[in-house]
Amino acid sequence: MVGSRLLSRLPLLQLLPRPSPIHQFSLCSSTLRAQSSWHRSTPQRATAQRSHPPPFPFKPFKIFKFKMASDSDDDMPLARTNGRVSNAHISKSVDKAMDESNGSKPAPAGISIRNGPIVDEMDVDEPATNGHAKRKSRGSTSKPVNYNQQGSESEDDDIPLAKRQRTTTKVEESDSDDEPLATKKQPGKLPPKNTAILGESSDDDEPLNAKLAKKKATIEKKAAKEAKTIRAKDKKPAKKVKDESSEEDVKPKAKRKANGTTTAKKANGVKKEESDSDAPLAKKGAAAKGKGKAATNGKVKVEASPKKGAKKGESEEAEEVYRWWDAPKKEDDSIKWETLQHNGVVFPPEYEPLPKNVKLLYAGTPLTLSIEAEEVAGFFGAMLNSTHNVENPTFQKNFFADLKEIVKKTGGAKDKDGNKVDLKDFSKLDFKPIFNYYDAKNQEKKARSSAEKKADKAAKDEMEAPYVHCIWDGRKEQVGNFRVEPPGLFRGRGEHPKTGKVKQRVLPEQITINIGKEAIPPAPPEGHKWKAIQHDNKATWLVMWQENINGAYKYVMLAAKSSIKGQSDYKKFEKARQLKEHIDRIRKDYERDLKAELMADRQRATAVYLIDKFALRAGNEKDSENEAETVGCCSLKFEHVTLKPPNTVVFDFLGKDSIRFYDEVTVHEQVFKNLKIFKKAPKKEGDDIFDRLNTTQLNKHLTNYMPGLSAKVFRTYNASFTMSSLLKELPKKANLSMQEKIKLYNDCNRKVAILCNHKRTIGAGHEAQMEKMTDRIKGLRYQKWRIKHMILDLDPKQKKKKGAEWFEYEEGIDDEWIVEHIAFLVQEQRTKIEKKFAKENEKLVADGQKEMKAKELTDRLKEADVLEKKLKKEHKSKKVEAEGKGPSVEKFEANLKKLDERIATMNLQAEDREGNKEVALGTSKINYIDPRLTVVFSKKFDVPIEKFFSKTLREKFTWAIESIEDEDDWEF
DNA sequence: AACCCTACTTAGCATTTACGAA
DNA sequence: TTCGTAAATGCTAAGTAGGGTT
Repeated sequence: MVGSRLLSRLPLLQLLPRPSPIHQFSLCSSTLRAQSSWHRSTPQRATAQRSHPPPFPFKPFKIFKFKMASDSDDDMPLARTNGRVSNAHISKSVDKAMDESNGSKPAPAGISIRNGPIVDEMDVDEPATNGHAKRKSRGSTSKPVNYNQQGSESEDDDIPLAKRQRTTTKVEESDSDDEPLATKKQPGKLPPKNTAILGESSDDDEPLNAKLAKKKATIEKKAAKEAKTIRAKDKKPAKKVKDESSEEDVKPKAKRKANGTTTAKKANGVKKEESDSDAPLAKKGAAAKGKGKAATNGKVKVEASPKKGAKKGESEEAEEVYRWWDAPKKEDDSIKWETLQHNGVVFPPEYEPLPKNVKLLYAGTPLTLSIEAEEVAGFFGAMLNSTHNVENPTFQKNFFADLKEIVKKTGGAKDKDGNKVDLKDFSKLDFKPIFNYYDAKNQEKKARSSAEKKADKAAKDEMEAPYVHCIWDGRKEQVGNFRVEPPGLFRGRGEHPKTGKVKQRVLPEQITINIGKEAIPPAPPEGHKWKAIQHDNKATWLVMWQENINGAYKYVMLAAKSSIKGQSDYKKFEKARQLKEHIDRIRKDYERDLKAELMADRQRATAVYLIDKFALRAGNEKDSENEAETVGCCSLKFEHVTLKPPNTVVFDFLGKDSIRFYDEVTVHEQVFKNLKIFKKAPKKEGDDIFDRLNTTQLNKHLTNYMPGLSAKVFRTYNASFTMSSLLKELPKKANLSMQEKIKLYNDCNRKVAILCNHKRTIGAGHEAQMEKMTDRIKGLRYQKWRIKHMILDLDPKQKKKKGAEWFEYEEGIDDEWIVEHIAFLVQEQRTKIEKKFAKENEKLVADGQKEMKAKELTDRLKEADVLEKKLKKEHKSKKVEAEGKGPSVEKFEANLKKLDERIATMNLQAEDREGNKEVALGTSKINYIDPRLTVVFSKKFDVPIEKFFSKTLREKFTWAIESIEDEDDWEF
């Protein structure tokens, strides 16, 4: 039993044979990412010839579209019309049946045991597959679909099938047969099972679960209580929401929208409108005089504030900040500005052709390409060290297709004699010369003297100065991303079907400018014109264009520290706080609706439960043909959820950015039962779990409780509320060191990050660094041992007093290690002496004196020999002679104390590092944790805010830092 | 409801800069 | 000072969400 449990915890890959040489995969599970295989493969650089891409994936199979009149069950609407669906109603008998099949008593609900125990119970609903095994189908984008299978599906007349287009992309990995299972299975980052992330001991499963459950329950109860108090205080009785039908009395958004004059048409019409955009231009020029600030040449005059002269603290003093948090609230916040002027965007530099001797090779032949084709080749060549892109077959396929196209369109590829070269085989291309060229260029750039670098930077800053700021309602505000994205290769994440395609250079003709009517619009580059100029003051963007890969919109907006972003940040957190007033009612309702007879209601309730408890994202529909297949709550599929009786649920799917979400949780019994129903046959892999729910419906339901409430608010709410609770719980111990306080805060932060599944790749050197740290700690323990024995040397009676045990080795060190350590110390000493010697000699020479003789060095090195002898002797005899002048037991005890302190801080650091290795704290700090919580903590614990917020973060959160100034009792 | 369009937030990784140990 | 690492910042992809249209 114990054995099998242990076994089940072992990462699968360790049990599998080594991969074939062609695909050597890193076996470090933690570094494996969503994208399978090709990246992180071999340590050698992938030259084009070497990294034979397997034959390209097949064209995706299109799944036939089926049109069905309506749900076979009844006429209830379906949220999702693809795949197999559930019945619209849940009959008593089905409900009952699910009850009966439910085995033993359930564990406490609503908790994650992501790192805890793994119940070795088989799945209820599936053949014995574990998360990894299932990953296979998932990992290769989707289940292996074939026409036969489809055919059999279509025969199943009772099941309504796709009304909406549903396509499945199948990326076959040609050599998949050779590939060991493990390499493909690994979809993303997975926290190691045995790391106690929550800082609690994980060696003892039951109590941990119980503890966590209790904690969570307490937090929730607290939330409910708070909600009640707030409502009582406010005395504005929150509206009762029973179901969708009552929604008429609450019309939050629509109303607000209605009273603003609509410029929506204008915004929508960007495309159609292009033609008339030039005419108004002239008029505007005349109108621009209104605001005196516009300079003649259309540039906004902004003192570039190079802070050369006023280097001191008051350099910023001229820029008085707009303290919007002190200003009265705006009545209509759909109007974002009254006047707006800016200078548009900075375009990336034009392409610089390669020198004549640097060429792309095809089967060894240098190719002459058009400048356009050469540029595209250069995109690839420049990123050769990004193996994770460059070795990805999809990336190669997409890139090669685009390269061939541009080559063909621009006159073909020629050899040195002008003969046409047909590019047939990607693997025959060699980008090495191009790579080397760019690499050398980079080195050169890096090698510039610091003065040179400074000068270059200054020149660049000056060039960009006009774009850094805009004038928003007469105030100077910083612009965020004023640089147009340069052309390159699209780096889609995960198994993005379009990754590697050429991202084209953006032309002014594609760019729309949004600017005040009163302002002079920036002039397009010589010989060009803008796509359009508009004056939509309900939009916050200054410049917009559409990218060619996905047709995605790219916006130039203000920086995070700007008032407008600050305000919306503030609003976001206020909205999350507002949720506190409604959360108990929402929870009560969904608990009730978990048993709803209507499938749609039951699914919705279940989804809200998951979103609330496990911080899942909403899970909008995605276009499976053109995007990586990732999911959120509403888009969870059959294979992403595994059920283990009595009430354990395993989530395993790729979420945003193709980051793996893996969590093993216990849920409310009814939730477990519901999931079972939602997965009931004939549903199978590939089918939606929530087939009668989508995010629109979900959010519409949530809005009933509170205007503006949507699924994502729960993430903010739960993150901030959790942080708040955790910080409150912190021990009120007095004399904590600064380090310890910071650690406490970071621990809370980390829990929130784990809740939100914020991950990062483990740094390459992590393992080595951890080792170094533990070694240093051991070194300190060794020193402790020595000092203790010095005490013994001075006063042998101490042996009785302290007890013999006190004089033994501390944890982690033993004879063997000490021998090593002594060697290390001696070597260290030697190096030190040598270095010092060399340095002194250098100085002597510089002063015109002659060097010391080598003999001097040998003499000095004897010191190290002496040390070695001494330490070895100590180690052998277990006796240490007291060191230092005027040695005393007291002094040594003081030393020990100091060592203990150092050990403690180092331990903290090491723990911190280990805990952080694959959790990214930043994202939650930037986006989810109400900054005011941090400010309050900083004040309460008397730790400067700088310890928590970097400069940019302090600027972004100025509103929080300033507005909490005199409110120590602020609560989320 | 399905679908498309738009605009905004959230996210991880890449690159740059700051910083601390040698 | 120099070097190497870690933190900070920059970049842009990938989400959410809501409105409009059909």
